[in-house]
Amino acid sequence: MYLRYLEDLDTRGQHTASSDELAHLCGTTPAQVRKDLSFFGSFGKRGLGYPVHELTAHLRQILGLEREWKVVIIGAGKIGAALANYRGFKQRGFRVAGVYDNSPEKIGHPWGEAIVRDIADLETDLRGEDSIIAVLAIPSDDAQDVVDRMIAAGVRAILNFAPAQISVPPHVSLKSVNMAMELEGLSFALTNSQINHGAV
Amino acid sequence: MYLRYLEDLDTRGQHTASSDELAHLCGTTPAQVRKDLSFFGSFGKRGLGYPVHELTAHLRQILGLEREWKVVIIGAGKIGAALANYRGFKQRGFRVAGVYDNSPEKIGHPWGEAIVRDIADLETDLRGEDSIIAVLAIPSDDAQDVVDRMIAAGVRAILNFAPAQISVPPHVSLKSVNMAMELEGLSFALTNSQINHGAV
DNA sequence: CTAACTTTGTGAAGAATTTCACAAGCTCCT
DNA sequence: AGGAGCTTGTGAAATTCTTCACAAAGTTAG
Repeated sequence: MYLRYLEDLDTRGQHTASSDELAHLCGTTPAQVRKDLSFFGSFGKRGLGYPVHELTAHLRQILGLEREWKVVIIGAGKIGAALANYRGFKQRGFRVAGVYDNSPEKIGHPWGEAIVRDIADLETDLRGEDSIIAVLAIPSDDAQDVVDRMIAAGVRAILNFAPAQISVPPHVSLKSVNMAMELEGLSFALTNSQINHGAV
Repeated sequence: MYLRYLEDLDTRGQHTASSDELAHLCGTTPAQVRKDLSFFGSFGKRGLGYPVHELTAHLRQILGLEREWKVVIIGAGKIGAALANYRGFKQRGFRVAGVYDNSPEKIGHPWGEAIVRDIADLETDLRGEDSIIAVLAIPSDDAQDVVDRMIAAGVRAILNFAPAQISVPPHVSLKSVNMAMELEGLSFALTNSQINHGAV
């Protein structure tokens, strides 16, 4: 989050930013900002604040964003299409390197700028690659199966959009985005705020 | 998360589940499960565990899922399309009640099963409704503007997919899903995987 | 150069969360 | 019916996270 706002400030030509300013932007406290950043090093200058451009570079390095990551999208459906066209990926250095599916109707057909490949090809396609992040956008039923195959093919980072609980071995990183669960969180917040604020 | 697994167990016909079993499913500890659930009440039976079906019902009530929530999708683009067709919503009781956009090229045209409406119509369309959750799937630049208009129209819960920081008054609930940030989290995990392994 | 301001970095205090550990309660078997 | 065996619910301890507060270090103005 700090990186996002620092990049904003950088493109606007601002040279320094205080913990107070960053805290305000990120919705946290100055002390929190200083503690967070100090975990990774001492980047600021007393009396002045943090050097925006340098700190941006530091954070990019800490996050491993100096290299270009390749993203393979698994699942040539609606969600896959939305993701493949998501500008934010390219903007932030994630290159969509391929789209895979297991449906014979889709395999081999053009899809956006790419051609849909067979999931079975993953292993040979990825051999030797080590900057791969897989984005899983397939129905829940197949999710664990496909994950197992991806891991066998060498994938070590997965962003999962299927509303299923996936289990992975410890050397694989998994993040899940579960939209229904997010909505349920809102439902809870709304249900309880109506108690607190009274009916409208 | 407990609800998800309890529903699974329920459909499989399992009558009771111990905190130990739930903890294993959810990737936490038995003590955590008991503390979490005890916050809302005393649902378990000593010596036996938690009654799956009843606890499911309790949690649905706690989360406010007894009523049907209407979801309006703001932004008739790729992400909006993916969300409108996302099966998980309907499966879990969230009904997509309308699609809105501010682009004259899209307003009035059919889009899936619905017809795209003008964001300006939100206020009249939502008058009297109080079970509305808005899903924001528009470019970042317009996001805060549109949010302000939605709030003026009475929306009190927003799920934001735009990679922008949105601010809302305290009586409005906001959840943001930022896909690029998720990928950056994976990048960090992979880069530091010598030190730190595992799912997040 | 000095004095008045800023702002960081960080121990220490304070809060919040998680884990421990065990009495109490329930089931099941004999 | 009674005891053995589980499992919950929960105070207390331990741990983790956040905030406070201030010395140290830098900046700016005159």
